[in-house]
Amino acid sequence: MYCKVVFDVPLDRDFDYAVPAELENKIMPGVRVTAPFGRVLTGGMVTSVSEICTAPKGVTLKEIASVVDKRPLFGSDLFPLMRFMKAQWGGPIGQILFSLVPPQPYFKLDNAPTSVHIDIKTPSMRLTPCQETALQTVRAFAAYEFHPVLLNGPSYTGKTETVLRLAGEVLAGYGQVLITVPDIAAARQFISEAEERFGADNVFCWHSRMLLSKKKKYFSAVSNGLPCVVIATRSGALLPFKNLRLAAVLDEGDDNYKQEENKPYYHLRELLMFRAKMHGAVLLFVSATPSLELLQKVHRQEVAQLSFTQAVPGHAFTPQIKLTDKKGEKSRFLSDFLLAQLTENLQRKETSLLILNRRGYSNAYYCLNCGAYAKCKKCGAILARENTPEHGDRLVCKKCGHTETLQQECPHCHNLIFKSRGGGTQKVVTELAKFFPKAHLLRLDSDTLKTKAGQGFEALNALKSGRADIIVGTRLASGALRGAKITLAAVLDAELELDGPDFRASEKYGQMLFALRGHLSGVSDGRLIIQAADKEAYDYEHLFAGDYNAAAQSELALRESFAYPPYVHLAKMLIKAKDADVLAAETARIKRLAAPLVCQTLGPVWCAKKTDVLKKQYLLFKTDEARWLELVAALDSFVPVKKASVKLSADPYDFY
DNA sequence: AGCACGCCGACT
DNA sequence: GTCGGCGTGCTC
Repeated sequence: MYCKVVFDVPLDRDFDYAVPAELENKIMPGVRVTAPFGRVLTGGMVTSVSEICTAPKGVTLKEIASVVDKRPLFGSDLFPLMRFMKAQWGGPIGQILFSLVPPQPYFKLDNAPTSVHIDIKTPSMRLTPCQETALQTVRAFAAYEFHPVLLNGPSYTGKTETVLRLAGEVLAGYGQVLITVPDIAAARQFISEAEERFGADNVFCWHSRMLLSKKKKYFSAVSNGLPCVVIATRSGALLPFKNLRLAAVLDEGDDNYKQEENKPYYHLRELLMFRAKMHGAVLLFVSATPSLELLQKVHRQEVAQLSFTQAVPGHAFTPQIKLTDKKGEKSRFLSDFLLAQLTENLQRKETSLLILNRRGYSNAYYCLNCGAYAKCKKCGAILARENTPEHGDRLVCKKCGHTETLQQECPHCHNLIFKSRGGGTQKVVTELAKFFPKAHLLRLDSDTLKTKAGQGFEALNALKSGRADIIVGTRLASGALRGAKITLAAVLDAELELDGPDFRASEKYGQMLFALRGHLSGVSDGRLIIQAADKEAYDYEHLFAGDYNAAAQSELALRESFAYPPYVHLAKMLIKAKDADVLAAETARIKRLAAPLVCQTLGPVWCAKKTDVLKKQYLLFKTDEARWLELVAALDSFVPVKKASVKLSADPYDFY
């Protein structure tokens, strides 16, 4: 007997092995084995078993050393899922497979508990007609074929309550539920609510940074088909569900749902469309600000839409929205209007949230007179100030690598007064402390959330309890608003990111503004202040009206006219080499390879990084639906020369 | 990814 | 003279 084995290495192929007689009845596709591989004994997974040897001639087969699992850890959808991920986003099958199944041979399944206790506590409240309709419609869909649904409507319309009720029904029927949230902070906020409702034993909180022992426990339970509600971040979509009946994606529009840092790359939305379909599960996308990609699926009737229009009782307020200059008489960061509002809020003992939109532009250079940013003359991106021993003080474009001197003329007022701004929550807090020495100030960003003792967690709690006067956060804070008790929110440097290289910047910015607006509509006298240097950089009209869908439609029209997603697919190839000639040659080869499959090629664009002997640039290909998978396959199988390396991102969210 | 082999620079 | 740098090649 022979079998093919895939190993936990970034190799895009399987290897043939002979199966010793005593292991023949234990070997089957999906079980893990150990086998001599290269010079070591290592863990792999059997992908197929055969009586005839199909190994290429000239190779001497080695034997499987041991079989690790009694039964496959993952269900029968393992290999279809692997192939789907491979086709959609590329990458070596070894890495894809072992992102679905733990590679450590000592990671074995726990036994399934013999009994489960399910006691669901549903809060008694009167449902709105929209909620009633949604419940009935989703139940009806569930009885027929796979039909994904978007639950769409502003904050406080009871979307989440609807999801929790449906989840309760599934759990009561001994089914499995997956509810995904954008990040760990959101998971933490959600978990206690879920535990109270479904019982702590039936709720699993899953994210990538958890203890292996917990991972093992939850992975086993899910694989054993135990009834449960899994509250998870993106990676929860890769769990080995046996009996998935319902999957819900909360805050669908959040860009955390795209994995692009580590392989395998995937987008949760597309992945769950595939998995829920295979399992025949109900799939719900829940958002006040859904992505344009999803809205287009709704438009094409691939996803149904249920609109939530009625606010739950006590939360139907219209917040005031005010656009101000960012230049203040008294402060570098805070307009006089904002300062006055903060003072008022402090007197009322209410909590304010300030959002600093800094996204890698901590050293932007801006006009002291009107607040405009120095921009790259080549590509229009915001320039960063950089002071290095070799080149001295200068401005660098992080998008195209172009450099300029500090002598900049303001594009608006034509003065020569630009000033460096080392923005950041810390500086804002320092500034605030001068004005409000007695106020309780907290920072909420990825830095302060890194350590358990950091004030980030205190800030998260304070958002809910109101036990802080002013919280200064980054974009991350706008995603942790569930249950927040704030009456004033301000965006400090509004349009800063709109000029970046990311064509989705405007969509993301809009989503953040609508999220803030939505949460302020839950309190009386909520106020949203937007400090903008360039009030024309974003169309605020729909925000004032509170109509996200209108904002999305005008954004979609722009995307269509400029031929950007969701109207085309994008493939990014990042090419690295030390030698400029090698880089140019490889770039040209990739261009030639892709040419027959694309409708437009953008770039190559240089990636500027200060301390790098390496040369990096990327190419962007645009193509239509028909040639998309073919293009991914072609770029994925591109083998660079020894001195170069490439990285493919299918439908990328990161641009640099 | 690991791991080994191999060919050049600065040390006992 | 050799220890060790990492470039290159291979894994059934």
